[in-house]
Amino acid sequence: MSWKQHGRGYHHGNLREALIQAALDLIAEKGPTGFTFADAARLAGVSAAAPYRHFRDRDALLSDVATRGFVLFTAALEKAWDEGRPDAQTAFERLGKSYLAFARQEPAFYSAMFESGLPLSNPELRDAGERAFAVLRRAAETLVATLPAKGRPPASMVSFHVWALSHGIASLFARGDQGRRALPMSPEDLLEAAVLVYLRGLGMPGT
Amino acid sequence: MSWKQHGRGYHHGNLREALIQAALDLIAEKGPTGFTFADAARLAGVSAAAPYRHFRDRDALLSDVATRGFVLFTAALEKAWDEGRPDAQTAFERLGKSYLAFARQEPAFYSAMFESGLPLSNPELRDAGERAFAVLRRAAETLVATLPAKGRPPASMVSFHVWALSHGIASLFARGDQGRRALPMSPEDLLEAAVLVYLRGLGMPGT
DNA sequence: TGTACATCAGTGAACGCGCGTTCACTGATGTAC
DNA sequence: TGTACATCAGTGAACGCGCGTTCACTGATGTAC
Repeated sequence: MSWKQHGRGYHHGNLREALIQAALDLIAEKGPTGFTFADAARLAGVSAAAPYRHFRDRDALLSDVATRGFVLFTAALEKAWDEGRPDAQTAFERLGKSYLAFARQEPAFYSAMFESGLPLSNPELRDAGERAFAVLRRAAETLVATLPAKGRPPASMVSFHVWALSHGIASLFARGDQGRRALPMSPEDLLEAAVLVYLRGLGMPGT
Repeated sequence: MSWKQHGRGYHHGNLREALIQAALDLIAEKGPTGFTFADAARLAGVSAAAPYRHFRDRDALLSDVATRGFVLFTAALEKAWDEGRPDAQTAFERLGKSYLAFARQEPAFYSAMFESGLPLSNPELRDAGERAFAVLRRAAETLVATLPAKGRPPASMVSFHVWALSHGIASLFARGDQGRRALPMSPEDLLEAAVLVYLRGLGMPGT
């Protein structure tokens, strides 16, 4: 079957992928609402009608991008969490850093995932998003379990807090585009400090 | 001078305001990137050329909306903070609630302010944004000053943390539109709990 | 108080443009025999 | 191995549409005298 793509005659060979890549480039440049179907076709070097062979419409393409983004995001978070090794707290810090790293390194995916205004009616997309959150959720559960049993906070609350904090820092300060605010320290350090204070507030030993 | 607007003959009487209101309605409906100049004119009941008497272009209108939003936001935050009465911590909690309340009650303003992708090159807009943040910043200073002098965290860091947390919760869970996530508790309660944990982590007495 | 005139804030027609979408088509590829 | 044929994945022309923007215009309002 081999990976053609050499020459590019009448048939593109891998247009679906090329359109997704084009969408990412355009989102990075103009934001998730600023890209058009025709734009993506142009960037992929193909006529304006060609994308219809692969996507029902613009939203279908955008949804696909967002879904893939969540899949990659999930993988990155899983890897960072590494099943809580060597200990829950260290792994948790790493998870937070990984969240920000993704937002910085993949601003186009991040925008498509969180700022595209896509309706959550697409179940595939919603599931992908929930799987990403589930990583954070499981990490919070493991972390909370290291606390003394009495007065232990609900893991779901902890995961929402950390998610909100990460997302807030990512979207205010760590986005790749020009909309971000100035900050007297790195977003990573800001998040790390916040999580440390927060964990101490939870009564986490050793913070 | 009186507040005409009765009858509405050839002259609208208050088109500038009407356009801003129209923009808000459209942003609430379609998001900050989904509204057009022509749309706003239509909603204000005026020809497509009329807005040009009042705004250079679409971005000028959007900037004006965002700037006004920040002014209102600043006022709301000032009022909630109430110069730290009766005590810093109570006032601080109120400030957080007020942040979320604004995001919920004025989703159109909030979007224009934080999600419109407006370049921060407009100095009037940037100043307005900074004035809003300054309220949070001053509150954090007052709050931090109630902590024991040694190991006192920098107020700027605290204000960034709380801002990020508030913004994260607002944009993930408390937005007025359909993009928000489901949550097993109210956004206000979620934020209150987070701030409490955070303050305890800072060593805040009485938390 | 009336009138002439300047100015302001609209109109509506027109234009170019790019997008989304459809359509009949055609070149390339895979496969049955 | 060759050939006929089905299918796939593109083309390019065409259409309607709405937006942004300009333009000469005109109705309404304010003001000087």
